[in-house]
Amino acid sequence: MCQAVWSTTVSTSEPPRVPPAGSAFLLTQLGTHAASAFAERIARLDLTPPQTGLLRVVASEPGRSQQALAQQLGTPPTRLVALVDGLEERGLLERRRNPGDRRLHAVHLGPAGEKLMGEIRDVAREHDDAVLAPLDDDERARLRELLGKLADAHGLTPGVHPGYRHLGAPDAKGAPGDQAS
Amino acid sequence: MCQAVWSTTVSTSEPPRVPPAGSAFLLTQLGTHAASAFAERIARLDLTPPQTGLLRVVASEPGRSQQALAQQLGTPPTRLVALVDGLEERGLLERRRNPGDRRLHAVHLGPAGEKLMGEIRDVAREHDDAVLAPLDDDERARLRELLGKLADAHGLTPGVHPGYRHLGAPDAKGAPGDQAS
DNA sequence: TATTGTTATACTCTATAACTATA
DNA sequence: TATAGTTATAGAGTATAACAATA
Repeated sequence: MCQAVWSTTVSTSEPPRVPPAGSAFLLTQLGTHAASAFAERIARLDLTPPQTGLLRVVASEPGRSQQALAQQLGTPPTRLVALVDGLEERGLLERRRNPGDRRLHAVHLGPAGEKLMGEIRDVAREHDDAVLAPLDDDERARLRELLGKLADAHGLTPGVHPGYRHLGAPDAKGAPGDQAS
Repeated sequence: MCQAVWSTTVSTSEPPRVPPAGSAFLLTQLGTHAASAFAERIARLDLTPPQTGLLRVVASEPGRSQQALAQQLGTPPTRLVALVDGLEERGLLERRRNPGDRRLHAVHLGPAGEKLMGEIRDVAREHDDAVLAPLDDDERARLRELLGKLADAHGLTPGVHPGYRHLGAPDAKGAPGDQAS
């Protein structure tokens, strides 16, 4: 994917510029930046963000069914299958049949997965530091407080982030993507 | 598209939960939320976020070539063509041949486009208010300051937001998407 | 008949490459 | 030959729908 762009412009130089960006736009812009920065970092472990999210969820509560995982993650079960497939091949996840109900596949972390979790945490910490680098400790604390308040008020699930696409963007000739404001 | 999810979880209830989300993750989460909320709002005008971004850029500096626009927006020129096509059909944009160099297409706002800009600004204001609703004036000011500092330090172009996809996500069986942290 | 997981298929969006016209 | 724009093609990523196994 190579989305990009689509925007607005804060007054800068000579030519007339679009009205100054509001905080909501800054939020989108920074969120996008943070997301892609994380994707780059986590690629070192040969993981994509969705894979990482799945690993973390499984690590936090091993042995759940794929249905349960799909529901928590808000993704169609069908997508989870492919995701688990890829991680299972690498020994990061394991599917275990449930003797009680043989339809179920309890998903657990594989040995390699356990080891990887530590590295994932390192990368996450590193990422957080990099993003917040421009702020001092006091500013970081205030930012966290404000963001937390917003996330809370908007009902964002603590660990799960809302979908992106298909929400807006009816269709319209051109093409959707993800600017926002 | 119906991305979703992929994440981490802040300690909440009984089962062991993943480490608390850092501010960087909150940023991604809120950015995603803001983006989709904007997409929903702007859909009222029958526009997608990319279309909106293009309109704003054209409005801010009419008459530029498609190449110039593509470069500013960071999108391949080929994509701009389709985008302009759709908006031109609706009378929102106009292509005017440059008599000096007949290869160029100067892109201007059409009559309908001029009118729409006002509504776009209304929607943007409305969106900003909705996102920031949970905060009081003082908090909004502080948030804006902090976000501005971050955006600036990370070299985010004032009005244009960085791409999303293809940056991270090498390939990996499953599928990429956009969590982040 | 309902449910878990799976496979197969179609669709959306975007990028890459090839082509036309001007220069 | 180089550049603006366009068209055509292909690929990545995701969702929807049909299917098999188990209950």
